[in-house]
Amino acid sequence: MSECRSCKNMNCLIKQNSVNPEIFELLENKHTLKYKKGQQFIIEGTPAHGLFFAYQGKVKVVKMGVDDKEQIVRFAIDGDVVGHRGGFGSTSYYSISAETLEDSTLCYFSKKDLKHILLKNPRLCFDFMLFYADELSESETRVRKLAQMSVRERVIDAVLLVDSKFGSTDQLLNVNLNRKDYADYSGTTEEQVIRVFSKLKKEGALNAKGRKIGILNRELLETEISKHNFSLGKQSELESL
Amino acid sequence: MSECRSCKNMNCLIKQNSVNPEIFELLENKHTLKYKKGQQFIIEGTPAHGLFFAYQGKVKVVKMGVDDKEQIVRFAIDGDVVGHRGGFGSTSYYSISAETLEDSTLCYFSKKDLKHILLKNPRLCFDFMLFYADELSESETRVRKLAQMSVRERVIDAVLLVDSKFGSTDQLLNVNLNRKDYADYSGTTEEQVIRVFSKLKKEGALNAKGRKIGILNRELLETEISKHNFSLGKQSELESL
DNA sequence: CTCAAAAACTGCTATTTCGCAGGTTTTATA
DNA sequence: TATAAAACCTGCGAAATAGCAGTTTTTGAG
Repeated sequence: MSECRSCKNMNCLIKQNSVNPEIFELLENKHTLKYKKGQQFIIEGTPAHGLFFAYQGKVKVVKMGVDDKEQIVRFAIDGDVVGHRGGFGSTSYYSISAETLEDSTLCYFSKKDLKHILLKNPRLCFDFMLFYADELSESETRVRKLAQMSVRERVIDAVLLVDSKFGSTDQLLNVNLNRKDYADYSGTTEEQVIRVFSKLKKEGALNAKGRKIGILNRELLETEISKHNFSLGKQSELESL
Repeated sequence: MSECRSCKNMNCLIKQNSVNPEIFELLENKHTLKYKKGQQFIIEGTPAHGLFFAYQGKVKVVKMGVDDKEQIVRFAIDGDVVGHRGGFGSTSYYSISAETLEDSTLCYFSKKDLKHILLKNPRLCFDFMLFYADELSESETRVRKLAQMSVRERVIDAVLLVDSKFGSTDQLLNVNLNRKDYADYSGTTEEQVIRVFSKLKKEGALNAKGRKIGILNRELLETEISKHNFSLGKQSELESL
């Protein structure tokens, strides 16, 4: 079993708060799990016994919709929490499904252990609270964007988000998403994403050969959606207090 | 200055956790503020020094959009927290605006005081965390609904939400909202809301004379959007652990 | 109670978004 | 690297949504 003590992932909330050595005693029951690409490790609606941290890999977090429509609510990479609400509550159910986008390693904490750790570490608990508050803020921004942006704008926004989350190498996004995934994130259909991508290719802003997608002109993309982004009040990072 | 000690609002997170008497010492700096109907008491993008609890009244929480479009992200009544993120962070800005829907009384805590209280009371901090986790879950459900529901469905969903939040008396919703408000919540235009309301009146499901809006056939409304609501995994209340 | 302003309403047209059908390209895997 | 399956693409017509303009009703302040 891998150890938090030797973990180097400073993006992880638990690790960040592990200056206090006694916390390690409480982390003994942690499980480390490996999943193959495309594996669903949380299923919406099933009883929740704990929550996950991404140790290494890429994950999409999804809410089921009608027909075969899904809504991608979030992406997760190293250090991110997945299954947030499931960690707590005596009879709660997962409110989301989660699936790996590539081979990934995840850390699992039971809700019992985690509750114990949090109540013993006010600072850690406080940071968890801030984390959720930040996520909430972001989610509310998404609500506004879905309500007010056009399909083209939402697709552009999605591409920029994916770039800022997963990054790019040699002008290619570091993640394997298909057109349906972009549609499920943007709240539109596969065909619309294809149409927007096609147009952006002609405009020289995007490079898209199958799954290999790259941003060629970031400024053009950013400019087009800039009216929806207000700099004031954007405070997405977790400031240290 | 009113006192938390004598407050009867058991919907308030702070009050719920006030079994511990020492917490009252920390609440001395609380401010109680009265606002008239339609007053904006939080402005998006301005520096945040603290957060509010609704003591008595009704509030709408809004995100600015392009043109004169706004997105109503939430409604708040007695006991609800408003200005969530603003309570913390050294240089943070409010990510939302808030406005009273009727004459209201609000409690204000500075972020400094609140942080102090939370770090001293792990149980309270834990409950705050759960509160945010729940709100996040709900917000993510809204993301899905905005992305997947039709205009008519979203408007119906809004009416049912308003009813469940503010309640009805003599088949009239206990809150004064205009068509633009429903549009700003549903992510559509005033005209569309008017059209949906008109149709629902003809169908005998809704009663709408100006601002006096009432649900006549709740089951019909619920049935129409039922396919978007999954019972499993719905755990909106804050379970006691 | 009066009356001006605000809100609600309706019909019409323009625009956006969607869904299908059928063909082409890419991808994964043996 | 061959090959079947999956994913991608495009055009076209249908449906949903939005916007405008002019009228009627409601609301709230004096």
